[in-house]
Amino acid sequence: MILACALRLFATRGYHLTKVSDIVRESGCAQATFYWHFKSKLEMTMELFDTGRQSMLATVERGFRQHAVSTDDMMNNTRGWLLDLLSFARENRYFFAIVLAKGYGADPEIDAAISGIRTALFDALRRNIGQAVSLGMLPADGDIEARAAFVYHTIEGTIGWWLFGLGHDLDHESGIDAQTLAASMAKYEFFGLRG
Amino acid sequence: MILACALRLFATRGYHLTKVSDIVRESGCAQATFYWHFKSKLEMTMELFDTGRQSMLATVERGFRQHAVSTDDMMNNTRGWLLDLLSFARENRYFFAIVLAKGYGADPEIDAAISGIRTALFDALRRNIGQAVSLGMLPADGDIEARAAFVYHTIEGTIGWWLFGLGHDLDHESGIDAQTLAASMAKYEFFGLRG
Amino acid sequence: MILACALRLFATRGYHLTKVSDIVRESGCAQATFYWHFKSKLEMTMELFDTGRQSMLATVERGFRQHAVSTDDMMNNTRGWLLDLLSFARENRYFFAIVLAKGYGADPEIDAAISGIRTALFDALRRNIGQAVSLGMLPADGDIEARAAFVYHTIEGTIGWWLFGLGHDLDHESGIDAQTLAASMAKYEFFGLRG
Amino acid sequence: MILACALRLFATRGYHLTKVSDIVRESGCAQATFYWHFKSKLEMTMELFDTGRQSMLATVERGFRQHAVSTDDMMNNTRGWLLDLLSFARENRYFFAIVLAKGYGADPEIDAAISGIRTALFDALRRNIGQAVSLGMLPADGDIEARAAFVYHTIEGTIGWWLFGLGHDLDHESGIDAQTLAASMAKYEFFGLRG
DNA sequence: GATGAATGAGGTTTCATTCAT
DNA sequence: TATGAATGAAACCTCATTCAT
Repeated sequence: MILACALRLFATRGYHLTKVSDIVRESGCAQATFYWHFKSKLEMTMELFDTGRQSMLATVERGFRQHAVSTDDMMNNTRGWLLDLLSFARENRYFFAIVLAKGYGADPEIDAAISGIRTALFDALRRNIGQAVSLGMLPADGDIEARAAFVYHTIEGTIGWWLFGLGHDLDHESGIDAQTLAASMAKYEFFGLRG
Repeated sequence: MILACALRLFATRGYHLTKVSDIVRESGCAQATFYWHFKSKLEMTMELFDTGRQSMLATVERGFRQHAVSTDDMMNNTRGWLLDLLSFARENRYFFAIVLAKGYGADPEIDAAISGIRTALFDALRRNIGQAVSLGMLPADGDIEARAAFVYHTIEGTIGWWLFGLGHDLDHESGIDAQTLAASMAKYEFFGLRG
Repeated sequence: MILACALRLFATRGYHLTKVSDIVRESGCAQATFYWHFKSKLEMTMELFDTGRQSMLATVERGFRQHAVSTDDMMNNTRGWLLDLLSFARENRYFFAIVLAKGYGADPEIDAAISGIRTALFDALRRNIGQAVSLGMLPADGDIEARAAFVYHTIEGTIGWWLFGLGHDLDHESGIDAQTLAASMAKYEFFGLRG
Repeated sequence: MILACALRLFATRGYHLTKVSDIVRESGCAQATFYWHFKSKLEMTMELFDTGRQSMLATVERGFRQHAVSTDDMMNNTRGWLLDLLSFARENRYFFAIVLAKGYGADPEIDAAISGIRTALFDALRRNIGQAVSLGMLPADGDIEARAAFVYHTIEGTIGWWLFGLGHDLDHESGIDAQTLAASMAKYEFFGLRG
C-alpha cells in the first residue's frame, strides 16, 4: 500500500519532490508508521526497485525461450518478446517512468539501482543478438557492442515514447497499439542489424 | 563562471543534490553574490538550459543543409549530421548528461525545459525523414511517427551510451570513435527504416 | 530481567541514550510487554532506583552498629564500614555508575531520586561523625557540616575512582584491593578530621 | 551569546533535555542561525567545553607557582590554590555544574571531553602532591595514586557541594565563604595525607 | 558589485507510548 | 500475559532566500 503510493508519486514528481509526508498522506497512515515498515526513505525505494526489477526480469526471461531457424522465426520471436515487454511496461507504467528516466537527480544508491535494472535488460538483449549472430542470421561484422546498444536504445527509448511521449508525460496516451508497435520495431531492428 | 560550475554539478549530482551553497563554494563567491546575479536557483537553471539549447540547435540545423539524390548521398548526409551531433555532445558532456537523463526528479519547469530541448531535436529529425520519404528514398508505409521515434531514440540513447555508458557514468570513456559510430548508426537506421 | 537489562544500559549509555526499544531488544521481549509491566520508562527507572537504594541503605546501616571507645576502635569501625560499602559497590557496579554520576542530564524526577540516595548516604555519615565528636574523639571546632562534606566526598569520589577510574569507564579495573583502600581511606579521614 | 545560553541551559536541564530550539529561543535568534554558527549541537558543545577547559587550566596553573619550605608554607600554598579554584568555580557555576556531574547520559564524545577536563585537574593535583612528597613534607608510604585520588575527590566533591549542595541544585547558596572553606580543606587534606 | 550573517519553512527521522488481538 | 502494528509529538538539521552593510 505504502509502496504503491510511493511508486506512483516517485513516477509523477520524482524522488526528491516526493516527501515522506506526501507518501503517508496518500497512504492514509501516520508518518511514524512508514518508519515502522521501512528503515528510511532510501531503503523503501530500494525495496520498490527490487520488486520491480525481479518481475521485469521474469517477464524478459520468459520471452527468450524460443528457438529460431528462419528469418521469419526470428522476427516473430523478437516481436513476441517485444510484445511481452510492452505489455509489462504498460501494466507497470510507474515503474517504467522511473527506470527510463535514468534516475537523474536521485541519490547515488538509487541511481545505481536503476542502472542495474537497465543493465540487466541490456544483457538479456545482447545474449539474444549474440545467439542470432551465432546462428548466422545476423552478420558478425561491425561492433557487436555498439549494435546491441542501437537495439537496446531503440527499444528503451521507444517504450518510453510509447508510454509517455517525448515529454515524459505520465498521462500521455499513445495512438499505436502494442502489437503494431512490436511488429514494426522488430522489423526495424532486424533490417537495421542485417544491413 | 557560476553557470559553468552549476552545469558541472547538476550533471554530476543532479539538480536537487546540488545546493546553491555547493555552487558558490566551487565558484569561489559568496552566496549572496549568486542572488545578485540570478533571481533564483530555478532561473539560473533555465538560463543554463537556454544557452545549451540554442547552441545545440544551431549545430543540428547546420547539419541539415545538404540535399540528397542517392542512397549514398543520404547515408553520407546522415552520417555527417550524426558526426556533428556526436562532436557537439562530446564537447558538451555535462549538458548532455542532464538532457539525456530526461530530467526525472527536478522541478516541473525544469523537466519542461528539458523536454523542449529533446522535442526540438526530435522535430529536426522528423523533418529529415519526411524529406527522405518525399524524395522516395524511404518507404511511406507504416507509421511515420513511430519510425521517427525509433530513429530518434536510437540516436539519443546511443549518444548517452557512447558518452556515459549504460550506467550514466560521467567519467565513462567509450572505446568507439565518433566517426565509426556515426557511420554505423547511419547504416543501422537507414536499413532499419528501409526494411 | 527487564530491570536488569535497563540498569546495565542506563549505566553504560545513560538514561536518554537508552531507548525503550534497546531495553526490550536486550530483554528479548516485545515493546508492548514492557508497557504491560511498567507504566512508563520513568516509573520503571524509579522502581530500579528504589530497589538499589533500599539494599544500599541496608548495607550502610548494618555497618554502623559498633561502638567505639578508642582511636583504634574508631578507625577499625570506619574501616569495616567502608569495606562493606566498597564490597556492596563492587557488586552493584551499574547502580553505582548511575548514582555517582549525579544524574546530570536525566529528568528532574530521576535526578531527585539520585540525590535522595546520595543524601541518605551523607546523613548516615554525618551521624557517625557526630557520634565521634560527642565521644570526644574528634575536635568540635570548625564547621561540622563542611567536614562531613569533606569525608563524604572523599568516600563517594574514591569509590567512583576505584570502580571506574577518573574517566567513569564501566570496564575500568582497579589495581587496589578493597581492604587496602578501606584502611587507607579510614586513616586519611581520621587524621584529616582530627587535624 | 548562543554559547552563554547553551551553557546555562545545559547546566540547568542537562544536555539531552536542552533542545536546540530552547537555546535559540533564549538567545533570541532563529534556529537556522544556530546552524550557521555551529555545525551541530554536538560541535557547539565541544566548543563550549574547550573554552571552559582552557580558562580553568589557566587558573589552576597560575596557582601552582609558589615554593614551599615549611608546613605552614605548604598549607598556605594549598589554601591559596584552593581559593583560586573556588573563586573560579563560583564565577563559572554553570561550567562546573556540568563538569562535576561527570557527564552521565550525554553522548560519548561529550562524556570524553568532560573526563578530559577532570583528568587535567587531577594531573595538576598529583604533580603538587608529588612535589610535596619529594620535599619530604609528606610521607612517601602508601599508594600515592590512591591518596591523590582522596585529595582530588575531596576537592572536586567539596566544590560541588559548596556550589550546589548535595542535591546538585543550581540555585543552592552555601553558608560558608570561600576563604574559610579553602583553609579548612587545606588543613583536612594536609593532616589526612600526613597521617 | 559583493558579502557575512540571518532566517522561515519544511525535511527526514526518532521515540515513548497505545491499540487491537 | 504477550505482541505486531500503529501513532503524535517533536527533535535535529537543511536550504533557498533575504537583509544590512
